[in-house]
Order: sequence, then C-alpha cells, then structure tokens
Amino acid sequence: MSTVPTATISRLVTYLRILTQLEAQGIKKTSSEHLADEAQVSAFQVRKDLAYFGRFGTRGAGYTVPTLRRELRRILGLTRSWSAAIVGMGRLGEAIAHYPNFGAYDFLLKGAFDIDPHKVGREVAGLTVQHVDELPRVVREKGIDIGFITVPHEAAQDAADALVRAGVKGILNFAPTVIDVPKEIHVEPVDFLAGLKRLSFYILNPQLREEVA
Amino acid sequence: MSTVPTATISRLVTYLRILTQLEAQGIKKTSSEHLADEAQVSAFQVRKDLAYFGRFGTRGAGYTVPTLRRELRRILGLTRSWSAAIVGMGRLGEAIAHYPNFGAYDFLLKGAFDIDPHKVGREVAGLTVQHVDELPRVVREKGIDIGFITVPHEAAQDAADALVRAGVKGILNFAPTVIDVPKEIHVEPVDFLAGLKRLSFYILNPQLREEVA
DNA sequence: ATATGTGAATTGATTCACAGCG
DNA sequence: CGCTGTGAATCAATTCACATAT
Repeated sequence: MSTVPTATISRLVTYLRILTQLEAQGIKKTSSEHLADEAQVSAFQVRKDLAYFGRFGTRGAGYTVPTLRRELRRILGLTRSWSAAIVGMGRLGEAIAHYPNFGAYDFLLKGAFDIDPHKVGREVAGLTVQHVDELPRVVREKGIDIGFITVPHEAAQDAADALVRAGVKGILNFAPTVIDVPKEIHVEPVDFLAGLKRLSFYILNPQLREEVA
Repeated sequence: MSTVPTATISRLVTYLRILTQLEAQGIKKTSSEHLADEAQVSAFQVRKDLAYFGRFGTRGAGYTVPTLRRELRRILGLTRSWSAAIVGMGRLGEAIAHYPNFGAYDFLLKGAFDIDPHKVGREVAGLTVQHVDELPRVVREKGIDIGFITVPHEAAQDAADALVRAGVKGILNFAPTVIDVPKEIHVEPVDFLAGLKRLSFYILNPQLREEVA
C-alpha cells in the first residue's frame, strides 16, 4: 500500500459511482467483470485497484454491492462531510455554486468570494458573496477544507495564494493555469479548455490514441 | 512517433499556454528548463515530450517562443477552427456557452440543444436553443466537429448517442458518467465531482501522493 | 465451478547521462 | 561552452496466469 497510482484513485471514483447506481437499482451482487464493463477498463485492473486497499470480495461469488460501496466511500474519505468555499463568482462560479446535489455528496458549500466590489453582497445559491479579504476568517470560523478557483487565468495564482494563506487543505482549480502551491496542498485541475485542445489533437490523430485519463 | 503518451499531450497543452503568455509579454527566447519550471515538470520531460514530434530548438541557445508556439499549435491541431455544439442548457451549459474568448481559441459554438421544451427557443450566448431532434441536421449543415455534454448523469448516455448519430468526431463530457461510444469517437471527460473526490482522498492520505494528472 | 487476489511478466513512461550541434 | 535531442536505464503501471477460497 506504500504507493498507489493516481489513475487507480480516479478509477475507484468511477467504481463507486457504478456501485451507487447498482445500489439504487436494488442490485445486490456484482463482479470485477461487470464493474470493468461499466467503467471501460479490464477486470484485472478492477481487482488490482481494489487490492491496493484490501480484500473486499468473495472468491467464486464476486462482490456485495453495499459492502464494496461502503468500503470505497471509506477509502476515498467520503463518509465524513467536507466544507468548501468558492473564489470567483462569475458565471462559472455561479454555475458550480448551484450544482444540484452538492450536499448529496457530502460536500457543503459554505462561502462564496470575489474581489470585485460589484459582486460582493450579492446572493448566490443561498450564500452572500464576500470579499476575498474575508477568506481567512471564514475558513477558520466555518472549518473550510477545500477551495474552488473559478476566476480567470490572470487571477488564478492570486486566488490560490489567498486560499493557501487562509488555510485550506486542497484546491479544485477550474482556471486554465498551473498554480504554484506548497507541496502539502493538493490541487486537482478541472480544465475544460485543456480537454478541448486534447480533443483537437486526438480527432486529427486518431491512430495515436491509447487510453483516456 | 508511433505512440505518444496521453500525459504528453496534456503537457503540450500546458507548454502552449505558457508560450502564449511569454509571447504576450514580448519574450522571444525560452529553454526547456524555463518551460519545465512554469509547467511544474522536469526539463527532461519537456525535451522528451517535444522529441515525439520533431526538433524545435537550437542547441546551446534554447527555443524561439513564436516558433515553438506555432509548432505546438500545429501539432495540437489549433491552426484550424473547430465548430462545437452543446447539449444540455442548464446552468452549467449556459456557463460554458458564455465562456469568454471561446473564439479566441478558435473554437466556435454553433449550436445549443436541450430536450426540455421549456428551454427550446430561448436565447443563450447569441444562439437559439434547439431541440435535440434537430442535432443531425445542424451538425450536417454547420459542419460541427465537437459536442459538449452538459446534461445530468441520467441523460448523459442519451446525449452521447444523439451526438454520435449526428456525426460529431469528438465529445467533451462534463457529466459524471462513463459514456459508451464507438471507438473512433474520442471522449474527453471534464468531471469536477470526480476531482473533488480525488481531493478528498489525497487530503486524507497525503503520503500516497506522487503526481497529478 | 467460479471469481477473487496476487506474484511474475510485460509493457509503458520517466529519468538519466551524454553525444551532437550551434 | 551551453542547451538540445536521444538511446539506454530505471522506475511505474498494467496485464497475465494461476493458486486460492467458497
């Protein structure tokens, strides 16, 4: 268990999603082969990914949906709830803030911030937009763990600096920017422009494609 | 050049972004080391990534910013323009449709679609929302290459099927869903909920982190 | 009988060290 | 002399094959 591939974590998230659907459909049993089909990976891969964390199945029988789902939620840290704040209340920030069922995933949006005085004071998704200067206080008082960056490219590093100073533990970065943060802060990029450019490449070079992250 | 790692393509996109900034700042020369710093990778990695596609530098001197930028745009297929259509005109779809400077990247949004009759007919970002049934005609008439899926999870596979039937060549999938498409169609996932869950894992297991995709 | 769990083999990606060129 | 370009070496991830458990 000393080192787990990043790709494994991404796939665990996918398996969890599939198990959640299966559970909602009332299906009780599954197998590495079924999960592999749904996740578009090999059954070997599913078993190896799970093996990094333990043994969750029954030989000859497969996996019990609720059990495996519970284990994956525990592994991914989704049995507790996480508090988040969003920096950048333009259209993208608003869309993210309104994302339905945030709470259903145990992510609680507890703060919305911007530097633009015209945006400060507005109501968005039940939150009053505050100035970024308030970030350290709000992060402390509300116990915010995660920051979302939804500002334009030029402002992304400043937003990251502000979030790090305020004390968040991780950042979900929607800006098309490689941000520089202390190594103990984890950053997950969510960069749709980059995805669009990769798409351009792969449409023109279909033969050079193996697998998608 | 027979096979190029997916991660290389992602990094080329990053290098291009950095070069674009350098060019905007009027900087004419750079080096693998400088690019590596900005992109948070090693200089070896930069040179190896470029080597998959040719030789773009001058030994002893480094790279010429405008030249390397032009070459990367060519490699990634960004010297032509791409036409896109978006399926799902909820908040996320609207936010994406309004994304500033879409055109600046030579991506042209030429159609907006939904199945909800209440949304059909509305104006969004200069486009009239059309029913998904119109997709095949519009894709054909407007020469649309790329489809964006911004519908909820439950509708994602149907949206993908509609886009594939209409004849798009690639899909940018914002839904939290592994969609099933013919293998010649490339799909790029842009899944922020998955990013959020990975973040949860890495905040709880900081020791298990190596690199971020 | 059947499907998991896992060491070994293979494949792929990154790092290295230095040859090659300006 | 400096920095790129690249084969060789290392390191990591995936695939395989089968022993193992029910």
